[in-house]
Parts: sequence; C-alpha cells; structure tokens
Amino acid sequence: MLTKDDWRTIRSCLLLRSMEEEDLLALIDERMVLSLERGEQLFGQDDPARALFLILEGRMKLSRLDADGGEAVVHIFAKAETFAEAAMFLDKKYPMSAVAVTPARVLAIASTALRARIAAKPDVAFAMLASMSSHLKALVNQIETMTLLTGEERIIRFLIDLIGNRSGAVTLTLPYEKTLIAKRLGMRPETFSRSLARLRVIGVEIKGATVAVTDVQSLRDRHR
Amino acid sequence: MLTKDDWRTIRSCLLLRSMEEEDLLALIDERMVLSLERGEQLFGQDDPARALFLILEGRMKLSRLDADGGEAVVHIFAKAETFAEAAMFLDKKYPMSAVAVTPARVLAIASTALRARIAAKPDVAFAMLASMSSHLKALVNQIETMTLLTGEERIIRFLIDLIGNRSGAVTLTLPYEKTLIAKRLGMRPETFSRSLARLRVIGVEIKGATVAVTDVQSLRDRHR
DNA sequence: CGCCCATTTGAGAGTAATCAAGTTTTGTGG
DNA sequence: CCACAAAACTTGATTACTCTCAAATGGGCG
Repeated sequence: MLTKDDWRTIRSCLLLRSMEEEDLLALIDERMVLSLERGEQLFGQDDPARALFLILEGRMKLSRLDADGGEAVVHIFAKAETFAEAAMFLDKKYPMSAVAVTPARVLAIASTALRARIAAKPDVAFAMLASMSSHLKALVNQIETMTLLTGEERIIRFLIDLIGNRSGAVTLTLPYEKTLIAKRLGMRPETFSRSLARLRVIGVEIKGATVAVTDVQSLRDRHR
Repeated sequence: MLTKDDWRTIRSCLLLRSMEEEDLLALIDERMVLSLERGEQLFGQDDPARALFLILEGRMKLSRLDADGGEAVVHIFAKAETFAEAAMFLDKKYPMSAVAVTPARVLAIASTALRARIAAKPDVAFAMLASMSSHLKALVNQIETMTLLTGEERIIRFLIDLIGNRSGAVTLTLPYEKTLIAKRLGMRPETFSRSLARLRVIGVEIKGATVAVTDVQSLRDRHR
C-alpha cells in the first residue's frame, strides 16, 4: 500500500522526481512495498540483483562483509533515497548486503522495468546517471574522510553534518545507534565512545542519543 | 592525431566498445587529444566539467586535496580507462583533480556531445551506466579495503592484483612510484617502505621498482 | 526482577604517523 | 660521460592513534 506520504517521498527522490507520470506508473507497483523489521536483511552480498530500492520509511545499512566476520559499513541510506542502482548494469549481483537498521518500508523497483524505461526515454537515463553520480560523489567523500581525518575529526564532521545550518546552541538526536555510527565512520565502538567523551571539553554534551552542542562555532573551528 | 593503436584502445574501453561506428565518430574528434607531461594537471578540483576523458597512453591520478595540503588519492587510471564521467550529471564541476603521473595522452570527450548521444541512443546510456557502475564498485572496494585491512595487508592485496593469475615464482615491475602507491593505499611513504621491507620474510624481494616473489602461494595464503 | 544489549571505561599492545637523517636514484647541464 | 642537484626512497627514534581484550555500567523490555 502506498500512502499519500509515500507518494510525496517518491516525488522527492533524485532518481524519480524528474520522471513523468506515465513512467512512474510503469515502474511502481503497490505490491512491491516491503516491510522490514530492524535487523532484517533485504539482500545479501552476491545475491542476484533484480531490483533497486527506494526507502519509504526507516534506514538501511549497506555494508560489505569479509571472510572473518569483519564489516565495512559503506553507507547508511535514509528516507527518500534510492540504493543498489549500480548492480543492474554489471554483474547483476549486489556487491554488498543491505540490512534494515530501523523498522523500514522500501519500494522495490524492478530492474527490467527500469531498463525498459531507460531504453524508451532518455530522461530516465539522465535521472539514473545523476543518481549514480551522487552516490559516486558520496563515496569519494568517504574515502577522503577516512584517509585524511582522524577518528575524532570524522566525528566532528558527522556532527556538523547533522547540525546543518543551525547556529549557536544546538540540541540534536543521533540518527541511529552509536555502534553503528562508529562503524559507519570506520572505527570501533570503543574508540567512538572515547572520542565523543573527549569532545566534552569543546562543549559537546552527550546523554544517551541526545547531543547538546554549546556553541556550534567552536565545533566548526575545530573542523577542517 | 589518433593512431591505429589509439583506435584499438578506444574500442577496448568499457564505455565505448559497445558503441556503433556513427556514435563513436560523433563523439571523437582528433583535435581533442591532449598530451600531458608527468606532473601536469588536466583539471583541478572544482573546475567546470566540460568533458570526460579516455586515457590513450600513460596514467592519471585522481585525488582530493584538503585545505592544509593533505592529499587523498582516490584512484589511478590506466590506458583504456575513462574517468570523470560523473561530474557532467550533477554539479558540472569536477569533484577532484586529475594529474598525469607519467607522460600521458588523453582523449577528451565533450559532455555536450555525449549527452546528445545518450539522448538519441539508449545503448549509449547503458554503456555509460555500466561504466559508472564499475567505478562505483571500485570505490566500494577501496572503502572496504581501507576499513578492514592493515597497511601490510593492503600492500599484499595490491601485489596479488599485479600478479594476476600467474603462479610460482614471479617477477614484476611496480607500475608507478612507491610514494604514489603508498598514497593510493592510504598510507605514508615511510610506512609503505617499511611494510614492504617486512615482506622479505615471506619471499618478496624488492630492488628498485622490481619485485620478485619467490612463491606466489605464500602471498595468497597471507591474504584475506 | 532479571536478562540482553548497547555503551562506557581501563589497561595494554599494535599500527601508523611524524620528525629527522641518511642513501639511492634520476634527470640535467656542462 | 660526469658532476651535481633534486627527488625518491630508506631507516631510525619517537609520538599519536586506534584496536583488542576485559570488565563494569546502564537501560529497556518481557
């Protein structure tokens, strides 16, 4: 079932928003909405790729698992974002796994339908290319971040991203578990916890998932 | 000037190989071949993106520079590879800089021409999507590698990639300077040098740019 | 209440960066 | 072809950072 809000979400996503009504209707099928519990896997690494996904509600973690149990969290996607676009053009296998990190609802968009639309309408191709470009850019960012910044600096950047353009004293809620944030930032939960605690001296108070920043500017000053 | 070998290169590249003659001719202009000296910059971070590039000869380094002089090498592209596809679909600015790390010749393919071809021919769109998918996959790999492996393990993986499917005793030449390999693997030259030296005990002899591996299997065994 | 899980904290070890010399290689002009 | 300067590379000592292992602590939920 697609609610009114779902349609708003669909309309706000980079991949679909430029699409004409008829194209959208050709792609979207109400029966393709999947509900996932927290922790439930949508697809696994190397599963055959038959669809890409749009998040209607919740958040999904995309990560790569290695032989001895290590996990590299590549990205965490939120409402109105699409993921798994790339797989349908190469191996037709997902190169990583997708797991819900909150209860979630996702809309599956069949590869075959989308390929057909691309073949029929160049605009759809451009939308797809834009969407993939934006993922590419995010990954480049992530590589830069992990190469050039220390753990503490990555945390600061993460907080600044959450703060957005607010200023002065700001209170915010961490969007997901600290353990997950830690992995997403490429560090151990212990290291994250310690580094976060160390930010107290520059006016960052943590209480559970609530973060109070005394003065956003002092954070920004510390940030390169 | 495009030589016969250049045409072979063009024909072997993922983005262009599936294209029909007429599309290719519409995209490629002999006057768009650029010769670069080693160290010469093709474009800088935030330059307006008017073209993507195919390497006819040499190698190009794509990297991101931060305010205080740090450099994150995102990828090094070789002959027959294309790069900078993504910029033309979003900001129309290159998100990183491109510098020749050997003397190089590159073919510029104008964004406008390519967009026109995509609009006219779905096949071109698919080729483009496949090309971008492959870059996406490479970046995901890089993130995994940098998150999950130690420096030494990344070096081993790098060597194994160079070795390809050869076995037994193998001698190979490092494809570019050690300093650059180090950065590409996300570590300091000093660390690279030391780690490489440490591989001697598992049968890796280094002499200048020449690497002799006594037994490839022992490398693979150490590799996860 | 009691268990499970996330989080915190501590101690110690390991990994990589930085700073500082050397050494080797490379490219260039004489 | 040699000399020399610049760049690349190596090596050593030290410091910074992050991980691992281990043991609390705390909260949420049946």
